[in-house]
Amino acid sequence: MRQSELFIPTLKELGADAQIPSHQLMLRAGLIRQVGAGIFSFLPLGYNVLKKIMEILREEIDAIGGQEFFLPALNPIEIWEETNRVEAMGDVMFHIKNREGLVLAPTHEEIITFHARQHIKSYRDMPQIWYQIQTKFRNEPRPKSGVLRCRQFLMKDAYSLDSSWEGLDEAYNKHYEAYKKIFDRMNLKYFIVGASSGAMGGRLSQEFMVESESGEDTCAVCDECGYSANMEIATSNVEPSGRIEPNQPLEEFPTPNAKTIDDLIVQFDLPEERLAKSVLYIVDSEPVMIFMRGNDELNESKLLSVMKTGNFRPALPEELSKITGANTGSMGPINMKTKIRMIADNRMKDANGLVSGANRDGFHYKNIDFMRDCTIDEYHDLRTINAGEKCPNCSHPLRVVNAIELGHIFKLGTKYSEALGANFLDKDGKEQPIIMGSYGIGVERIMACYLEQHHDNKGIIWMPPLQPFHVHILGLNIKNTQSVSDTCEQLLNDLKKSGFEVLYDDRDDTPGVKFNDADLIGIPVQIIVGKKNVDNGNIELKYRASGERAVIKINEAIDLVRKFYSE
RNA sequence: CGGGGCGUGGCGCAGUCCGGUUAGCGCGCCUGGUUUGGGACCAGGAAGUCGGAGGUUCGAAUCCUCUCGCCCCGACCA
Repeated sequence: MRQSELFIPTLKELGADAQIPSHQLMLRAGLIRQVGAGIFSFLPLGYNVLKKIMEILREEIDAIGGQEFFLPALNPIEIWEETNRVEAMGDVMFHIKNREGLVLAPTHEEIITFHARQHIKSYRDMPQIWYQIQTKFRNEPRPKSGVLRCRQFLMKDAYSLDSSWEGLDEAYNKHYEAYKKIFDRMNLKYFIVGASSGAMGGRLSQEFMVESESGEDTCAVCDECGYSANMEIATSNVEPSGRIEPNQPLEEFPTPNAKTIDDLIVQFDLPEERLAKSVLYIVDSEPVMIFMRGNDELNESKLLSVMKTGNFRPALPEELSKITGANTGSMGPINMKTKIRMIADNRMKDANGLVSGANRDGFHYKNIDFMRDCTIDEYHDLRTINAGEKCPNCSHPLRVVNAIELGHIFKLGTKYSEALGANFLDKDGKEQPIIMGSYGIGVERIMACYLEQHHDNKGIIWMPPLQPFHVHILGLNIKNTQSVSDTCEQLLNDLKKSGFEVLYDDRDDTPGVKFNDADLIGIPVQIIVGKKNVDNGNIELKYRASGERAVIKINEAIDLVRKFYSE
């Protein structure tokens, strides 16, 4: 392609809107332009890369038996009502205003299950892996970070249909391996974390993450043994409170000015590990008292999986005194006004010598024994881990990092097939719901993550296979130098004949402009054609990534390009 | 939804506090010329109802009210 005929609007200056490197680079290199908040156009160069990404996705999903569909983005709302997700999605789903009953799909479990219901009738019809690359619409309350969080974005979403749980495991593992291949091929540094399956049911779920300050997820990672987990489920090896001797009798004491754990520590010189923080939640309209050690923070994702419902909230101030008899800061397990369910974090299992509120404002109890003085109904892992705590596997200190979620693989189970009545007959002629998995990858996010990882102060550094072109020919002063122009044309033709995608900078611009644009756009191999070299039968080859340059014979160029791309 | 910031030729910005000739600057663009290995130079030129509506005033980019949009932080994020 001749650059003089291609639309690649590079930018010398950037506004203050773009904050993260990938966003800045996409704008500067002429890959995208913004149309609205969370809405972007891909320009030819950017779309070129997007197509390469999608091609790799197709290759690898096809390789595990995936069959590509193209499902509608416009959906009848009835299907979504059948799974109760109109309500679950809430404002996230776009509703069409001038055509009642239509919505824009934020994901496609419903439509896939709809088709499965139509045609998958027997265990003989499975397994199936169905996938598509489609535009998703999500009304994000706050789009941000360029292409990372948008209201409209591309997703490769795959769904597996199986007649057995073993089949689901197999489909899941296939995707796990395919995802690794995909991200490896794209030269992305990523890690895989165990994740919460959320309120949407389902069993195992894992996320493919790219560490980044701009990431919206938080993960714990161990650099020693490779343990990594989303903070939603991350655990660490922390000391339990345990039991102390002697076990003193229960004793109430006044604490008029102590509202927080820190107040107690400061005012009464109490050790943090003997303090039991009480938090009252309303779960499905029932109050539940939760005890955390000291300043340990309750992790609501963990609470969700314990409670098996997302329908919970912290109790309101007026509910506190009504239920416990005290206000915040003075609640505890002893002498509660009403008898309610009480659970505690694992760390406090069977602990004694504890200090907690007396359910009377301005008073606490000391020497509380969870085994002697009250009944803790259950113990669960409920705490949010902190950076520096020991890895649960190898005790090396954990790092807590921000990360971008690139992909998510998910054992859905039968939630959608049951809701939509997608059943099949098993070997015994018994009707069973189809067992499903879902597997998503954010297409634009791949590009953004790649750019976050592969750039320098000059611009983008594309590496195969995502490069928008294989070779960038820079013709210097071609207007006045026939020999340069002729050499460029010859190289262009020869390279094209050899199957390379070539961008030829034939613009009437000064060398400086071309060099800077070329480094910004970041095509892996630059062939610089200038008069002095051409007069000696030479051209210059420059590799974008290493910055390495070599003056070579004109006729060596193709072999060297070929060599670069075969390595 | 809460907090903060911004909106001025195509792009990036100044001017706004303290109202007052014809609204500036850089980049880009057009014409002509000179240049050509790291974002060239000279000369000439086109292009802005200052986000929108209403108001105050002799006079509004500037003050007031409302409104729309965009960015950032937080909340939210199957």
